[in-house]
Amino acid sequence: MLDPEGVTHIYIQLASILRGRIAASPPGTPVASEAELQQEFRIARSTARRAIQVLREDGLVHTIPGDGTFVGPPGQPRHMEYWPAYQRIAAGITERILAGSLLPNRRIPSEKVLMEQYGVAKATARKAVAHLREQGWVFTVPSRGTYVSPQETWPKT
Amino acid sequence: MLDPEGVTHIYIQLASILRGRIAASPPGTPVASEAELQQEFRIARSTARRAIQVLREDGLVHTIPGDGTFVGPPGQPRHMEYWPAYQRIAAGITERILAGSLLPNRRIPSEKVLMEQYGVAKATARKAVAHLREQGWVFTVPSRGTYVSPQETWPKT
DNA sequence: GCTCATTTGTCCGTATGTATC
DNA sequence: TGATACATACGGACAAATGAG
Repeated sequence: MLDPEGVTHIYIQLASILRGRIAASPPGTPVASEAELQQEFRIARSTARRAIQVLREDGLVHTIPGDGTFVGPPGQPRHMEYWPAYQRIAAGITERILAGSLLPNRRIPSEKVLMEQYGVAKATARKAVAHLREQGWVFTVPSRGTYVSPQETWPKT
Repeated sequence: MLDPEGVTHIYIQLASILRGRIAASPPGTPVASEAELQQEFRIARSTARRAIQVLREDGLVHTIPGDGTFVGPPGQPRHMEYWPAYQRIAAGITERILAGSLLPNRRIPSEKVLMEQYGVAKATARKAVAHLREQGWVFTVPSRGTYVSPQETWPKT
């Protein structure tokens, strides 16, 4: 627990508490958000920020604006448990491509089908497809559909 | 009051009580005689002697054989000016430290509080703290406060 | 496209410490 | 004695990015 009367600055105390939690977490695990820390330890948000800043400067965590702070250096694959929905969907499709159930120059399931299969909104399905396109797994032909790319353009795995 | 069951030796406890009285007395004022202390605190005369010896070794009092013990260094004419305010304040704080009302690694009153409690200027309060710091009673953490040192670094009493 | 919630980024003002002049 | 500077800490406000519907 924090000791407000103690010799050590609050943000330093908090940083060492978080250090303990981080040590028990695999890379990619989300660290408690600033708002959560604020509530849990009854501190100002600026103090929580300061503590996380210390951890970041120590290279123990990395922060993605608008998303959160995660254990380990940036670029680390986040544990699948914490993937956003659109990434999970994209992963499911790449799996089917690699397994051969989706063939090069053949259509992938339409947005509508993806919505039903995964129970998500259209925007989420669109984002999954956009993600696959950016990585080179698929390409889109206007007015016709989205197709699996030739194997040469697949990202190296 | 004295605590016969306490951790601290009786003569140390008595010395800190006397320190407080001395702090409020001008140099040259007679300290209670050994016999008076013996009666007031229900202790052996040897214990009273021992407490006064501590104060003498601290330079807080001097003893004239056959006459008595007096506040301040020897040669001081009695009933002169009061001690410098900062010394009075410092002595008050060391008393609280020795009495256990101010604990190691806990904050001492801030300058602002000392100003109000003793009715002195900020510079005076600062000087008192600086005095304590030089003697090893306290240490200061920037932007956080001044704290009681661990007992190991206290001046020997 | 829009809306919503969550999260981080940034800035402000206030209070409280000490440090310095 | 007073004024100023600096750092921590708190609290609030608003913007920007992200994910999701």
